Amino acid sequence: MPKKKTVEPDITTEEKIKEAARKVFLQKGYAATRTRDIAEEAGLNLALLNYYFRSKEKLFEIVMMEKVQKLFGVLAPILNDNSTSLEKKIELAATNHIGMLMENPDLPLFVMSEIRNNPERFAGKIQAVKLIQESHFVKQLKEKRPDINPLHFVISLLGMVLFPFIAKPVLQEAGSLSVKGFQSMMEERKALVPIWMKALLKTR
Amino acid sequence: MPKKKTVEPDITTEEKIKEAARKVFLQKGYAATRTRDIAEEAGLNLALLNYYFRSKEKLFEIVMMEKVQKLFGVLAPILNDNSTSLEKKIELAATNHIGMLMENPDLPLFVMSEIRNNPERFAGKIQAVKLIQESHFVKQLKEKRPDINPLHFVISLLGMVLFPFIAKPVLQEAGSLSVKGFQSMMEERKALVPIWMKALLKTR
DNA sequence: GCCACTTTTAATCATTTGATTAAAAGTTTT
DNA sequence: AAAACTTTTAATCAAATGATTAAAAGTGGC
Repeated sequence: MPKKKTVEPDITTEEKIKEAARKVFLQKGYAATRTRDIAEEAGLNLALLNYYFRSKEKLFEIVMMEKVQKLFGVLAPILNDNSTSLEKKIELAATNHIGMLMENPDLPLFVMSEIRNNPERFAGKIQAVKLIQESHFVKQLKEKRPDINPLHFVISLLGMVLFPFIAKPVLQEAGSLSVKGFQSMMEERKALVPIWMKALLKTR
Repeated sequence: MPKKKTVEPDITTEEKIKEAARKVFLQKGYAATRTRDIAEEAGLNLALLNYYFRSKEKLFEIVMMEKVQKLFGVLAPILNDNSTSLEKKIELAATNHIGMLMENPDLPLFVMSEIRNNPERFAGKIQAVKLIQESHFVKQLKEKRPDINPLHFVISLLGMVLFPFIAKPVLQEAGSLSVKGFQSMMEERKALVPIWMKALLKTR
């Protein structure tokens, strides 16, 4: 039953603005986004944006934190599961991460760029990476291969998974990859990355 | 001997502007850069920028093309050398590319972001990627491992090399990596990437 | 030293942009 | 239905920004 209003709208004005902001910020980045773009996308008056969120920057921070969480959030539970093997973690991480990214292909480049463009704002606010470094996954890795710097391995795994999505615009603009072609490659990659990452574990 | 002037300045006004533009665009990206930032960085009048380059956009395109060339230019001669083995190419590509990137760590994220933000402008203008796909390296790879999609392998190699530099701001802002720490890791990685990429070639 | 040409400067424009304001419309409480 | 509060709108502001202009300063040829 409705809480306050006679007729509670299925989507509030506040949520409409956020949704538009998610879309426009992700597409154009903070600097190139005009508050008017967001208002127009939401089909609302520009002043409403400031009424609900005070400023472009405040709205951006909300969206940005969501995106960071989305980008790394999938990994934490997988890499911290005490009941799975190292190999299984690699499989799950690759498959699930790639799956999520296929639905949000712009996510990695967006997050990396915006942190790059305004590092101070996010200093210390990103626990995701530290969470990975202290994960059960890293413990298992240290045990199996004490000679390998875990950060090198994690960066390589993340690179295998994230980099194709970061390079996507370049590959496509170079004309060497169609939208369909990219999709099917990423589907293949779900199986390929685990095979290749496990091969790294066997190097002597 | 000088061509025109009595005293040819060791650095021309035009080059001063370009140099400032390289620095500011690379640091802040196109959208966040003000033409005044560039003029100030160059220690020159704002109008001079338009006198020499007509517009912010024209100046940017010049800088951007330089950066794309710098980012991929190292690879072309290495991957197209008919006299080296597949393994040697991997070694040289990794070592030289990482070496260059250690001196230009912002390059990958800058290029990827700007192409992302304005794909139309660069459509077809990037032959670098196509050059890699038709390289001697890819031919050798097809011969050795006809079962591997070369693009998967190239993306993985590029990811191993470029991704650490793309993730650098995140890693550093997460507080998990100092400037010194990053430097020494990248030095290690020059040797590590070849070992690991060769391991991929041996997967069955 | 004068003339044509290039380079540089200071001042100014027209637009764009993030934000505010004051009033109108809508809703809830009494 | 009157009062109190919230939400929405249209109009407007001040600052920032890319670009232009007209005049000044500098340079080389004669």
